Amino acid sequence: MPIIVDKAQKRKDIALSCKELFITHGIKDLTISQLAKTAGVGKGTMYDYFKNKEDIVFEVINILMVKHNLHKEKELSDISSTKEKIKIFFNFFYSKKDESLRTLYKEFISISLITANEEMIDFQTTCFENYYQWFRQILQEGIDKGEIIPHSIHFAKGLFATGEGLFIASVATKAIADVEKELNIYIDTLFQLIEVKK
Amino acid sequence: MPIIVDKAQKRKDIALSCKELFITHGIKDLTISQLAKTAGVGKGTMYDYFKNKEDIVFEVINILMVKHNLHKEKELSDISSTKEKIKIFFNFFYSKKDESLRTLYKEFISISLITANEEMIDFQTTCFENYYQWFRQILQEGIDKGEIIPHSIHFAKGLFATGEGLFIASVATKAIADVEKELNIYIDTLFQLIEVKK
DNA sequence: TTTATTATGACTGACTGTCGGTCATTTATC
DNA sequence: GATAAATGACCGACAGTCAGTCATAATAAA
Repeated sequence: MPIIVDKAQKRKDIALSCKELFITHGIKDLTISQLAKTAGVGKGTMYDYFKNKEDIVFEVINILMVKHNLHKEKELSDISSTKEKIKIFFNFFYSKKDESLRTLYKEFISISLITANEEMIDFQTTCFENYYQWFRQILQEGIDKGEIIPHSIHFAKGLFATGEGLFIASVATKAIADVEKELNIYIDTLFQLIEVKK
Repeated sequence: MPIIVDKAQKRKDIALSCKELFITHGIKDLTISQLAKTAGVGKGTMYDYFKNKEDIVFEVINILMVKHNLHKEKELSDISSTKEKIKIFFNFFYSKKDESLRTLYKEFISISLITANEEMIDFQTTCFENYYQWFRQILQEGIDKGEIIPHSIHFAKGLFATGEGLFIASVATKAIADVEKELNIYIDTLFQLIEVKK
């Protein structure tokens, strides 16, 4: 009998070996043949593990997001101030270290908007839900600790979207040069209103 | 002398005759040949007026945005309350009547994120700047009229991005079912904090 | 225990159809 | 006949397929 490969693992291996290529060049400029060559497999093999080019990006994002979440969790556990936590939470949208992940994320959003593949939408939904619940929890904890007013919880979804909106606007236009600055202005201004005075 | 056609006008005519096709099918599913046939011109002619498929969408969006702006201006002139104005301003992201424009806008954002064409980025930047200044002006007027606190102006850019962020999230995920509801919650909550009590 | 047989998953790259984009030619007008 | 406009045949590139090869291990025969 033949060797049975771990399909899921090989999918990950191939995807990861293409990671750099996706970051340096855009999806649009890459061909399946190039990617296959990079991964060291035949073109046909690519189609045994991925539906198409977009699906490869999907896998890369999937892997990197899991890693990113673990890291963010650790990063947040060191902070106690709610305001600071929110800022840390949003730093994905501008921090130097997440630059390449952002590049991929940008492309993934673009794919999601056009291809409308069920599986990818589900992934995006799950991502959104997870991060949103996480973000909401930070606010709730701030409320419970008496740092911010109870009403703040109603900002959860919208405020969460603000980060995403600023990010999209910054990559699609030149109108927002400094996402970090804009986010900080917004959060600082908001906190002047929702912070409980001691 | 031969016929001299109004290049700019013909570009608009061709683009507009493709409008419906772009709304019903996505860009991805359409070929230049199809679009040329729809516009009643040869395939080569398309390339006399457009750089590529994306450029056609660009022209359609351009035309529709100008029309949309005029309409929005009229819509806003009837309203005096700042809160109401902001809500009207944002209704592009959920109103039934702008549905098809949103479909195109969504695709255009997707294109902008991937192709990074200089001209399109400039258009997006101009759009963003215009709408943002418009939005900012609404806030400033509210401040001048004593409806909302002066600090509110710092929310301009971020709040503007909130609308965009909720929209993107709603089309890329199933996590936001009702953009109108979410926006209203956000604006109402914010106004409880920034509204000047009489 | 060794060797031969065989079943099957893994893998491949030549091939095909499609489509974006070009250009030589034709058409229309003055 | 000069020039602008329009065209569709043509080309190259690429996504995706598929017929065929290979490697392995379970089993059978010696």
